[in-house]
Amino acid sequence: MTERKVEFHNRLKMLRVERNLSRKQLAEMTNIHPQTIGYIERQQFNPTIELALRLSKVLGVGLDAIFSAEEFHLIDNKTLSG
Amino acid sequence: MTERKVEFHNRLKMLRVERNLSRKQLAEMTNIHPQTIGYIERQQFNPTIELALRLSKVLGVGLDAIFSAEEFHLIDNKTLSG
DNA sequence: ATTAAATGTAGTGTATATACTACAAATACT
DNA sequence: AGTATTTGTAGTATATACACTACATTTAAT
Repeated sequence: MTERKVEFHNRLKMLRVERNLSRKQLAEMTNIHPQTIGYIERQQFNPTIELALRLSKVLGVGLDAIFSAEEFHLIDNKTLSG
Repeated sequence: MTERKVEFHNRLKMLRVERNLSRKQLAEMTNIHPQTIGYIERQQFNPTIELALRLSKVLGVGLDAIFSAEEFHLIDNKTLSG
């Protein structure tokens, strides 16, 4: 894969790690190739809605919890009460 | 464009019409080609997250309000109170 | 220290996302 | 009725989404 950068942000890695899933495991659950998941996590990839919906379903969160035009901020008290 | 069908749903047309926008206008606001918007509305297209985020921004709704794995149901009292 | 598991890098191949042009069909406006 | 606006259809061209293979590197477990 040639060098690429995407101009939006995602929380995929955080959501995956929080659920104690390896890429391989998440890949099997979603039928997405593990390398593809890796590219997304490294923000080198602009996935399609369909792929995103598969991730959303398995992770149990909405699309907007995974992808955002704005940068996700670190978790703090405000995050957890908001 | 060869015949294509996508296996998720979107509410783009409804959101656009509700805002009294033509495809051309929405196209200009988002920098998305009007034909591309047409393909999405006709569910013949699986757009990327980046495109989806541009739509989300100008329409003022989250990704999940536009795209869903499940079919969107018609608006009724329940919709409007929920 | 070895091994195993997880992740990163690189490259190939195919399908399709998206822009663009052009024209037809339908709707709305006078 | 005639014109303008909006939508649909069709076809071309380019970039990239995504799968897949293989190997290197890092991290975790014994």
